[in-house]
Amino acid sequence: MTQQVRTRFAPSPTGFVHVGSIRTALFQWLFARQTGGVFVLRIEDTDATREVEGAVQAIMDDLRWLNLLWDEGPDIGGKFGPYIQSQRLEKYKAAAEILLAHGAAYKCYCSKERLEALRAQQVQNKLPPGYDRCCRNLTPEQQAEKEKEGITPVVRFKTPLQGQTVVHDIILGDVTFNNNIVEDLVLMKSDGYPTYHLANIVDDHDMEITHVLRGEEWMSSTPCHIMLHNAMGYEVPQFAHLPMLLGSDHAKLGKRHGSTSIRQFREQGYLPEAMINFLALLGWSLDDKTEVISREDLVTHFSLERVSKTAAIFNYEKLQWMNGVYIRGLSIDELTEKVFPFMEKYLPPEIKRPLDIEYVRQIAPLIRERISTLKDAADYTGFFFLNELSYDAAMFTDKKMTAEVALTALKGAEAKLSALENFSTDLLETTLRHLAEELGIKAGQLFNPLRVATTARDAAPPLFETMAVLGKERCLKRIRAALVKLGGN
RNA sequence: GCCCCCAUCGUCUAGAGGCCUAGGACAACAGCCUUUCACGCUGCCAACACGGGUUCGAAUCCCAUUGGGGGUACCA
Repeated sequence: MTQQVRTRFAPSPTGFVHVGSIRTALFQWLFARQTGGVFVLRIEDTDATREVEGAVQAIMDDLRWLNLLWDEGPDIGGKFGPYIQSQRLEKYKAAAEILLAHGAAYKCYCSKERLEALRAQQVQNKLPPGYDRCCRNLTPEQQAEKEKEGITPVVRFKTPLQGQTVVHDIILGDVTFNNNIVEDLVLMKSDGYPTYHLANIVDDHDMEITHVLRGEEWMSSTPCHIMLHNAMGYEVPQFAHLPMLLGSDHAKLGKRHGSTSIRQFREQGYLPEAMINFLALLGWSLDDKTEVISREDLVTHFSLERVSKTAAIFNYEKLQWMNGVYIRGLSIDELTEKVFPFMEKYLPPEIKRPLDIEYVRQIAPLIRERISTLKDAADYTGFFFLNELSYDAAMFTDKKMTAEVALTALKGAEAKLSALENFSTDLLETTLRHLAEELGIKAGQLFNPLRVATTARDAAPPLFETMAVLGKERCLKRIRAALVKLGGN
């Protein structure tokens, strides 16, 4: 019987989660779900200096928002807890002791100053930078002496000097490293915390992680991790290194490329479903044509075999398109509910809050196919709420439109519309089309000034539907204001 | 510098020796639809980095080259 797959997402609480990390989490989650396995959330807070207050909560919030739920984790526990590394310090200490006792690790008393000087010298002499293993073979007497000086040592791994280590990577294939290029990495820092290298192998073993999926930036330290597993007598998990996510200039995706934290996308009004779909396609594909794919289909079809080896550039435009696809797939009620908080937040401040949600519901169908993020809704709908529209009278005129024609059109409209009892879309359309005929002008010559008068924009949702939502009173008031603006009294 | 990885349209990718005159999507461009915008639809531009092999046959396999990326911390 093959054992159940167990994957883990192991972020550091150093701020909001990067989309690249989320892509990794997604693949870990998909792989676990696809195989009927377990997805573990573990917090790697072994660097106290980089810790950010509230970050653990933020990580969990974002994962929940994406519906990437974990089966074991800091909040819900599990049989291998605790799931926060700072609460597992004794385990790492014990592991370090074992390695020390077996002669697989040693105490190093070198000061930071010495290490820095050493590195500087190596760089200057164009030598490969790295620790010179100065403390690797200290005698007990020498050690006692250092201890007497009051130096708190770090624990370093006594890396095998000979031989090779082969990483059997599910995505990359077999990758061979010469052991002599692997450094004597620090396992325990002088502050009593383990480094990532130690903590991660101890926990992966304790938590029975079967598959380590992580970004390709970890490839170089993988031989060391394998050696550590071996030194501890642990079974080595399977590795799969995911291709990197890059920015438009082919450098590691960073702030200058645009939004990078998942939270930023959320705040701009991207839907979690769209993010999942988009991220899944960064490094994985179903076939030669599938672009829009549901979470369910992702779970049933995901496989590590179809993960690409090539780094992918994060294409913001495609994400935007895809978000639009998902927005258009929303029902009016769903869209209303989702768009409401964004409108509350981003509509001009002079608009009275709270907004009338029923009014928003009427507006929703008019913007559904015009917005690509929820935040866009606020840009499109201000005129629905404003009491006074402000715009330039020049908007009424262009190459084929004079102020006179605009004036005639609006005067005619004012007369016709004030007689109308019912402001339905259909009635508005027939009435206004007739009016254009009567006035002897083209439909556009009537509709365009009306659009400007009622919305203060030259690009807006369909005119009749817009006017129907605005209602008779608002429309007439705005048309009259436009007449004044045009100097027609 | 050293170690490791990668290499198909601008971008995401399909392609696991003949189905490839290289497919799809985003973007761009040109149209259609249309009261504007958008949606939708149609069309169009556009790639196997380079050089050697292997083979009857190579985008697919091998080797160099070049290019790009990652690592090289008491960070993860």
